[in-house]
Amino acid sequence: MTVSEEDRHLRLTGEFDCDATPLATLRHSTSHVMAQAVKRLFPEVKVAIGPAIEDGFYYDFFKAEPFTPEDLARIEDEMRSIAKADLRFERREMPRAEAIAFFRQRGERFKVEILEGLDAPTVSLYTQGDFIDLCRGPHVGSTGQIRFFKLLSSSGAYWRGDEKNPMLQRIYGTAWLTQEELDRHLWRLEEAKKRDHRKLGRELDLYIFNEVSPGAPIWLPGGWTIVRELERFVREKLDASGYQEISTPILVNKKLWEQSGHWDYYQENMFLVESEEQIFSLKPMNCPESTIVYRHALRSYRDLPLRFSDMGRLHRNERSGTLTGLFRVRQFTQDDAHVYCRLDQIQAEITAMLGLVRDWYKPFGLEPFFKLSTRPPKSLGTDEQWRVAERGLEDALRANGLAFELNPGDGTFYGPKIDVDIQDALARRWQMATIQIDFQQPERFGLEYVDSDGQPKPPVMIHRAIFGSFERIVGILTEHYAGAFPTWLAPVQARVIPISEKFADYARSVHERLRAARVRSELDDRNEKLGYRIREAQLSRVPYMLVCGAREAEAGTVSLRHRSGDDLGAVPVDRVVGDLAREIAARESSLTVGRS
RNA sequence: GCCGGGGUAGCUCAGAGGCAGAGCAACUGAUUCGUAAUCAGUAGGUCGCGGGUUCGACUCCCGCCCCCGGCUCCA
Repeated sequence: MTVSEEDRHLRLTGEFDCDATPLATLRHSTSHVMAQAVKRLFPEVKVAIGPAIEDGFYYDFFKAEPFTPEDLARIEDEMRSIAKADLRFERREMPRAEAIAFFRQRGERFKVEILEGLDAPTVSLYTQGDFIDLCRGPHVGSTGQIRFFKLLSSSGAYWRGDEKNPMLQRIYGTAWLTQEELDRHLWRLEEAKKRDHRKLGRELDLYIFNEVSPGAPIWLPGGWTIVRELERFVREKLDASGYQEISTPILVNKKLWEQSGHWDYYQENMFLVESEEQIFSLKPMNCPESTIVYRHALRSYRDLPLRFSDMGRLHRNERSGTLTGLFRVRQFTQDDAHVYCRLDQIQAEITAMLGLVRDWYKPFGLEPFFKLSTRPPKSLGTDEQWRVAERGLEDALRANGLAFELNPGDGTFYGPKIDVDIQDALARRWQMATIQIDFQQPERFGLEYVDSDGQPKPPVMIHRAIFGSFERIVGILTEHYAGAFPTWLAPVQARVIPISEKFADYARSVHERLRAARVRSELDDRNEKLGYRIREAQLSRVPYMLVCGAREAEAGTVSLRHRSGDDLGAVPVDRVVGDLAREIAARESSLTVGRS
């Protein structure tokens, strides 16, 4: 269903217009009806392209003024009347030269441009009522089948995705086979808005952004607690997987980047700093410095594989318009590592990494999807190296029985890669892990090991990040959990609430016992009504509320409430402390305290 | 970076050439409370930044910064 960028470019050259699935066909037809409505309401507008995409469709129009929300409402009304008229979609073929003349005469310059790029002798046109469009189809039988749709937004988009081309006005819409599916999709859009991590980050006091450093989060105590827990998770896992952690400088002399190739291939994304007539850069990647660690000692074939983890803070000068909360930042920390191994160890190492992906995502209930990206147009290295590296990754995926999507030309300049997307609670996909083979850095930095025959050989370098970046994963998890983090990640794990001042001392003793057991507890003994303080704890998604009154002080219990709203009644303090400690240590995904 | 929309109190937002507003939060006081908002009072502003027009600019004009929706790019 997903239409990759590659497919879209193919479509432009007329290979096909959309998948023949009923849903994609419906969406594609809906985009034609939208174009028809736009042409009726704005006759001067020129049409460009209108494909089906994931969850819907769009159509690009050449129009001086952007569409307003009122325009969208009018267009949607017009679409409904076109649908009601139940016009037939009629296909007809035409010699390409004739089609060029036809569209040129109508002033449809974009259609002419598409046609001129085709080499087919004949092309097909689809007509419904007063609208005719160059299109390979297929389409639904008639506009009457288009019923469950909604226009969502409009924005600028470049013709053929190239910023040197004219800016078009794109209208996005969604279309489904049933009212239920449409409603569910619209609900998901609403829910996604509510879960927006930028909003929740502020409301839950996790992280904020400030114009003094665009694209760099300012971590508040709550959000930083989450980062620390994730780092602890990563370190525990790495310690158990044969990795060694290192740390390398953030500010690095340009000379290193010249040697690594980043100066030629990545400079536009690097922040530069000058000092004493030397040029330095904030590192955009950790890999070149990891080679210095490799070279620090003479390495033997017996030493390999060497696995260096380096959770370095990176800076990449992303274009200002691309920054988005924690999802796209200029400063971030990868859970990065570089593995140096022999050729014969590649597959075992990649396999182990794919194992890490599955193991690490499990506690979060995140489903991984694998993508293999191959050699891009601008790259370093020989054909032979690329062939070996690409096959190494593919073999490991196949050996593990993992399905994957192929992204030709999407690799880095130094090697092919496996990227891993996850699907969150709202079925949205985000990129997380990346595993990249690199023959270039070892060569450029003259890395070698002494093989069993006494000869020096170059090691293979594998870059990999499993969570991707701590920033991005915190953003993803914030939305995935809608702010209700599992207890081990929750900034505040328990809030102790005395019913009134009279029981503040008892509540304090409960709070102190929790703290002694390293539970992140807070005491809310403010002079507010119980209901008010429960409400505040609920709104901050604190997993457990421990209410203390006369009965509890008497019996050595607390009245336990889960943020789910469940009231577990009186539970002995000993048991609450024990259950909480166990739930946290086990990184449980659900609330268990008082239930066992 | 490009197209469009924005930036007013800590937060959410109203206001539009002539005294800067509300709700929530904060603070003070009263209340001492049994599971999602007790009452009363007080305080809070470089209206993003800089320049211009005007008797007078939060409001109009110009430039810049940042944010939002997309394009492009990406961990």
